[in-house]
Amino acid sequence: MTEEKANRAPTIIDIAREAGVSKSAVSRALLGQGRISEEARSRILDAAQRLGYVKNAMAQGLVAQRTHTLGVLVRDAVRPFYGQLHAALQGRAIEGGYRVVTATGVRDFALAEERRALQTLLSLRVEGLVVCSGLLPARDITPFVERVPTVVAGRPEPHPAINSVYCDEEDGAEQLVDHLVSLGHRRVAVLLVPEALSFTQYARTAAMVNGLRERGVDTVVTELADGREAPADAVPALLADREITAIMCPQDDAMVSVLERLRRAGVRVPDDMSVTGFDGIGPLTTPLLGLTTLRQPLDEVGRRAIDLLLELREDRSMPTRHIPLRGALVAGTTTAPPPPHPARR
Amino acid sequence: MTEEKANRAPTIIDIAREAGVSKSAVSRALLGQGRISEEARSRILDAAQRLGYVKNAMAQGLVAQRTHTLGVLVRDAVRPFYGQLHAALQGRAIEGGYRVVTATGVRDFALAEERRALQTLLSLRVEGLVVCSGLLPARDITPFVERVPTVVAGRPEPHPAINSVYCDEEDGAEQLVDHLVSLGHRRVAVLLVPEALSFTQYARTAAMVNGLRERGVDTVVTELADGREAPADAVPALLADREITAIMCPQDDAMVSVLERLRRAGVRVPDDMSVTGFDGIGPLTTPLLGLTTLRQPLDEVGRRAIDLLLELREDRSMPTRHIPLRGALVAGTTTAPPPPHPARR
DNA sequence: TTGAAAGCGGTACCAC
DNA sequence: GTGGTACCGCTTTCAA
Repeated sequence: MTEEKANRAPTIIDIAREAGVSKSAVSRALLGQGRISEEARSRILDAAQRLGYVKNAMAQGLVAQRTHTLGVLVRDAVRPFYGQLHAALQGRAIEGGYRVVTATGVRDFALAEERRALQTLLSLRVEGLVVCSGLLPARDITPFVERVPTVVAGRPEPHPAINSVYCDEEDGAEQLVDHLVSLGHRRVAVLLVPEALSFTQYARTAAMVNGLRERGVDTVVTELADGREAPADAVPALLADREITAIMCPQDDAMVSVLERLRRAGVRVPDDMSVTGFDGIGPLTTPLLGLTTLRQPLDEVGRRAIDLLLELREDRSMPTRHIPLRGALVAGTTTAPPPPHPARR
Repeated sequence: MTEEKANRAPTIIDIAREAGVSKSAVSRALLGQGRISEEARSRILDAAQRLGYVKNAMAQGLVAQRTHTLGVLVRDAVRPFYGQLHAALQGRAIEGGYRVVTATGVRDFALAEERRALQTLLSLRVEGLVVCSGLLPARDITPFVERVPTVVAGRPEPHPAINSVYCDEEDGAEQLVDHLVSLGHRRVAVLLVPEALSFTQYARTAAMVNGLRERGVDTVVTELADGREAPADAVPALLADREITAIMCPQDDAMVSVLERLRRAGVRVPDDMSVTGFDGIGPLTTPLLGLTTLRQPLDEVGRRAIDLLLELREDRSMPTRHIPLRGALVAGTTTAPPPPHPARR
């Protein structure tokens, strides 16, 4: 009799046979609940060990109507933002006694794939859902919020039926503005992201503009176009305006491309020009770059999102909550007081 | 009659009732196979739509003995390395018609959590498994390779029973060595990672040392200790050796900390000192930093890993394969010919 | 073409 | 304490 190459996974019936008991007994022993003699229990556990038993989550979930699993929908695993958030969610979920399964989109067919990923998670009958995607619109989520507790994490989601936890973009923008103002900048450029491109980035850059104007600072607004090089492409025009002493970018990624362009133009940062970013997470936080930015509290966002989800499980009639969390200003080496004679550069 | 707040998900029986057919008919209509009258089909599909039906993957997988799902075990979602790999795997799996579920460890209880994540995936009865973790040892994987096709991606896994796809570390190290040699460097320091800390990084740094020596270059080997600051801490001693004109780092992360330390020491890169890294992925690839490094072919690693997995599904008796993939040298602005009078610096 | 019924791998209730 | 049995939601024969 030759060994099968691809052997099927053993079931509790296999264990029962091996241990000479009924499958009910096996179930009780494995679950560690219900009455079993100590002797039977150990025979069963032995057999399970010997056979390399791994429980079938499908069968178990089907009958128990519980999966002890939380689902996380992540937009794009490549971005450090989502990676950090994902890890934070994962960590807290484990602490709460839940397992986590994640599904992601792929860059090219973004929206369609995210819908599919959502279906995957729902079809697994996760007991709670965290959506981390600036892309997936509320109307794709709402049909299921009554069915499974759902929290949107990492983006403000104003929809009255959807809970959300996110970085307070307005506050963050103001912190950066205050930083520049206190350094003495009087004419500042903001790279404004159109609402259609990214609501989050629109919100924060719009808040930068408002904050600056409220504080009486001359504000030059440059609306960004789509495309990878877009932020940096705005630089030449800004340099032409000799009174501008600082540039506020919507994101650290964009900021880096702006810094690169400034360097190529021979503009020293921060001596000739101050530059700010937004996010403050991932490899770009290295002191080698020393970005002045606003660090999003992603660890806290993740924690609070899970906590909210678990509360929601307890009390399904809880009113919707929208939880903004404060970020922290990171004063790096890309900002300084404006040069005494900006026109000289 | 008040609406339930948490309504349970509709089943095919609900649809059957709604459409006035049997649940068998619903199943056939939803699967799009088996004979059904066009009229019944559309009534069923309508009802499913109306009820917001989402199939129960557990019930379906249980009876069909197929899940159409691949499992990905990822060590740490925070690192760009794993993020990139994860995304590549995801993309290819979708192309192959599979869904992907991911489970990850958490940083603190790393190994224990990875084992748990592996169990989660296995309990879901994924039809293939990709392990992306330098941490999880082969002996945790081998018990299941007969049961579910498995590929280790992103690290060389020499175990004769485990398939693997990974970046060719030796070749990559030699490409970097050749680059430095062709620039004219004659005395080079290598930051060697101990085997116990990371086998992958050990392999590549050891290959750097060998490559340099084979080419007759003076090689200064500095064995790194554990700890976050370790790579940079080696810098002062290297600077004391005035003949060293280049430093080879085990990773881009480490390289960045070395660059930072050099900058603080007033050493210009690449004028006074050349520096190389390894990985070439993620935000650190920005031209602003211009790292000279070896870019790991992670997209290809991901693709090939999935392809291998699917082949394995076809033919379970396929012999084990270990597939090294060549990386690409990225010549940045952190390397240049050595200064004419290194002792002058 | 359609529906009844068996059964996937578990859990839980039930007599014994 | 133990084993028999119904059933979770679905797919898949098999008759009608």
